[in-house]
Amino acid sequence: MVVFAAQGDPRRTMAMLWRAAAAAEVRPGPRPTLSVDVIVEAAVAVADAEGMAGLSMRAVGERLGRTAMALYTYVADKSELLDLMYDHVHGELGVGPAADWRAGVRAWAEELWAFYLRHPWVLQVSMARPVLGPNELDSAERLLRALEPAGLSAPVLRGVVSQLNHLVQGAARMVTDSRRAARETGQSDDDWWYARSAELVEVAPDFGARYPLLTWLETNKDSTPNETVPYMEHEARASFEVGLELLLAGVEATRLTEG
Amino acid sequence: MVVFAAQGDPRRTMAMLWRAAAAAEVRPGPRPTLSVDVIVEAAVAVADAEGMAGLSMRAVGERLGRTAMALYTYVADKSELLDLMYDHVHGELGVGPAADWRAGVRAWAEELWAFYLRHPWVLQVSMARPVLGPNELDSAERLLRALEPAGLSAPVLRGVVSQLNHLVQGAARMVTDSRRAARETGQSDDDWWYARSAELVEVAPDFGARYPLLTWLETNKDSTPNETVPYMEHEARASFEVGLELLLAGVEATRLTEG
DNA sequence: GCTCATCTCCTTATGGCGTAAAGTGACCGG
DNA sequence: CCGGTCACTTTACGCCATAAGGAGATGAGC
Repeated sequence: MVVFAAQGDPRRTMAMLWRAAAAAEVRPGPRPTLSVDVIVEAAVAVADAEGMAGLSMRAVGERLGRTAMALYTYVADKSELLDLMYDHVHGELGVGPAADWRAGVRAWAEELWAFYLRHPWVLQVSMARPVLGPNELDSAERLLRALEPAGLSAPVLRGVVSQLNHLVQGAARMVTDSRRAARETGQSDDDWWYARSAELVEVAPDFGARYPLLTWLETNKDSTPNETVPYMEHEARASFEVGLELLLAGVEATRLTEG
Repeated sequence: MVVFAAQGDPRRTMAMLWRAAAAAEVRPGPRPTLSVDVIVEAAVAVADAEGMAGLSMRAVGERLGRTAMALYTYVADKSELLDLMYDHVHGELGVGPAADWRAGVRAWAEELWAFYLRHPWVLQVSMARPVLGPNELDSAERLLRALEPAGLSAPVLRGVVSQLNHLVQGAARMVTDSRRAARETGQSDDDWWYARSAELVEVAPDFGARYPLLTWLETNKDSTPNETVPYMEHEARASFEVGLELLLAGVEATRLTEG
């Protein structure tokens, strides 16, 4: 369930994203009992609670005591609603300036990580068709501001920004997908892993000989055994932290050879 | 459309993934006219051509001149079919050893990049529930073998492997999502970008003042203007290349401080 | 206080999805 | 030739986005 935003009429959608509180005209016909804002908030609530797959026009309408079709008075279609939802939640982001560029990047990444865990459905909106709303662009500009003191060239800077996004998204997706799978199947992460790996050693008795390095990697874990955090989530968080430091080290090294 | 593999009965599915050409017993009833292999190949063909959203049991059955329900004689459900498809295509991977660990990692990443562009639907199978088939594990072991000479500690190695996967997947997803959006909407990447950005400057006339760094980044492009490659694909490929070098530089730096 | 245009919101309908249930007829050993 | 077994089919269910058309509320002009 990857979903495209930014598919509707660009003029209409962009106007809704960037509108500065449009003046309410008085017009004939019954008074609206809903509003775009109310619908967007209801839709975000549905998506937060039920996931992207549970986000249906029926569900949003039901949460507001209306039918699905009632929403079409306010939004052109589901894709436009998604645009508005996407930019709406990005308004939650806004870390301030930091001591140096490394701290700034770390803070930006940490905030985005928490944001994705709070709104896992955002990870299912494809970045290949960016929404281009004000809140998303504000966040991008903040990252560039944090990175500015590093003094990178434009091509490298573009790569760093992409890398940061892929890093946070990849690791966060691991966590949210894992939670979603656990909820949908009623089988916890650890139960799933236990069942599969038990089957694996049975069906591939030569595992250790065929995969010596995977085996070594798997046995060399320093995590405390009595974790309350599921296996996959722990791994994802670790990969986020290590990956971030690797990237910062890579930027530093590139910075020196560039400058 | 993110889809979970590895949801069925683990015993049954793992046996099918790791089977060593099961002996064909003679049994009463009509002779099977299909086979698991034929079905998997047909399903891969459908997914390659129509994408994950077009992969339906009906479509696979139709390609084989059967109904959707006929497939259920051979596979337990769609999730099991997906497991088999996933591991089947991973059998295409297999880069050999390289001169040094950097070259090995680059070759591994390049091969995976091409693989994802060939089978874009694979990017929609969630990594939070790995299939654990032989071909996928072979590929993971090959990466570890390439990285072995770098002499990394287990935690850092795990981070590097995750980063590499996120890097290739993130950049490749950009390309495949972009192509998919273009096909589904009939609007090319560049057309979409042109329409949206034209609308953006109109609706946000203070863009340059509000987003000075984004503006600077956008105007400092060194790409040749007469590209035959769509904008988004060009960007994605560049981010893949820069990201890979950043990661290698980060590994090198970490390697030195570790060792 | 009427009419009429306009608007919100409703009901209904369409085609696609995975797959459960039940039916049809082919093939085998005896 | 019989009876069990199996491959494959038809039908049916609930859910999705949204097109089409209808009901009733409201405001403007008179």
